[in-house]
Amino acid sequence: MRCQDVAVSVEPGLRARKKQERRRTIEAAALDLVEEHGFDGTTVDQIAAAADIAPRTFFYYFPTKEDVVLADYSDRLDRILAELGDRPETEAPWEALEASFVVVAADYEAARDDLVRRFAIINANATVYARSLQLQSGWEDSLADVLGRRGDVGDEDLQPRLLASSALACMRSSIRHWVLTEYTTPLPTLVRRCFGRLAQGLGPAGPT
Amino acid sequence: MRCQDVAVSVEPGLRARKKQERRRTIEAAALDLVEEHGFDGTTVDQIAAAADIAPRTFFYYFPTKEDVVLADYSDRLDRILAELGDRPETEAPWEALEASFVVVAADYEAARDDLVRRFAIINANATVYARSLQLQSGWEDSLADVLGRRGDVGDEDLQPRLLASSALACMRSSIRHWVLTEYTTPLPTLVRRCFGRLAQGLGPAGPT
DNA sequence: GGTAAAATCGCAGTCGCTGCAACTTTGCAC
DNA sequence: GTGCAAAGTTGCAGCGACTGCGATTTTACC
Repeated sequence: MRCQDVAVSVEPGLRARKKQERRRTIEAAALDLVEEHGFDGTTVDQIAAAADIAPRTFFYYFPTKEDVVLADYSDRLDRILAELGDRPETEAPWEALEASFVVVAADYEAARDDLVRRFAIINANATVYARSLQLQSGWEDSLADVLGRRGDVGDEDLQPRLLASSALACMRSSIRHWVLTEYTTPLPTLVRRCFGRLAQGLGPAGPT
Repeated sequence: MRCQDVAVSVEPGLRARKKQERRRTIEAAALDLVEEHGFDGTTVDQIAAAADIAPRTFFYYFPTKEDVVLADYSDRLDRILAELGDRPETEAPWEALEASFVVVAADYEAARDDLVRRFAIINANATVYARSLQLQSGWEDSLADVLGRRGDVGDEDLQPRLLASSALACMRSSIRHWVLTEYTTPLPTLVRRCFGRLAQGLGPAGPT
């Protein structure tokens, strides 16, 4: 009878759900405020007030003010890693990376409005931008780690690192272009194009 | 008779030289303190005291505490851009990038001790690391800009961006490997290797 | 119903950083 | 050398992010 009483306290537990919920409340409140008054023009106290929590509690949920507008980043990393984990071991590493990132790019395309909103905030403030780069650097670590575990490593560390770093370079360049050109070309297409160029080689034979 | 009186107040002017000097004093003091007590364990007041200036004056020289340990970054960017500017226009962009970065890598190799010292500080503190990534992102902007001005652009922005981003990925991966392997392989060699791999292509034919 | 853990919160304090305004030094023209 | 404007130096007062601590409340589970 346990799994039926309220059909609520099952999977993640009521406690965890409440926490998740509050986290989202804080995030939403922060996003709204920052969008209106800018990142520097918004204080943690204001966010806390808008989210109906004590200022002190904010830091129980987010380590820094920057992190509240980058709350989606950890989910994104999970997504990438999951996708990469699903690729067959036999596949060449760069193929696997491309396939994974193309799928993720489709996600991005689907969540466009939300993303654009966040990009605007990130690009408008230097410290937020810096923090986002730091988080992406963590992605690179994770990617390099996964790639290193596969059979196809070259030098103990150089190759996976280079692959991971290049893949993220593709993703970043694509996203930037995507935003700059007002989404005329679908993001997955751009990602495929970038990965293709690096697959072909950037040597003299390459550029267009 | 002007250019001879003291042979000092000529090129950059006495004023500018004094400023440069003091800047270096502050930097040196900061580096020592941070090395001993850690970045978080060192306050701006302490740095100011060690450099014999008022705390307020510190912020006349450096916008943030992070920047004092990253003071060498702007010189490095200048170096890269100068090197890239010296490459012939006829050269393929990736070739030009490789040649430039190999030269810069030689600089790095020569200044190894100082660099390693800074790397240790940067890697030991999250916010310093974040700031360093942000500065490198500025390098990418500059590089992409220079590449975009050359004749060999593909898409209005995508291609130069991808090239710049990839070049920096090579540099970063090389440096990391260089440090991790205790400098057994010369940095220029590693850089050449990374650039070569991207030139050849990361496709299935590629990886070692 | 009791208990341990998790979550909320207030308080006091540190530190990075800023705007402002005063004061000193320097470079340069006359 | 005198004078003047610009550049550099400093103190002060204040804001806001963030932390450690400890108290209090809420939740999960037996």
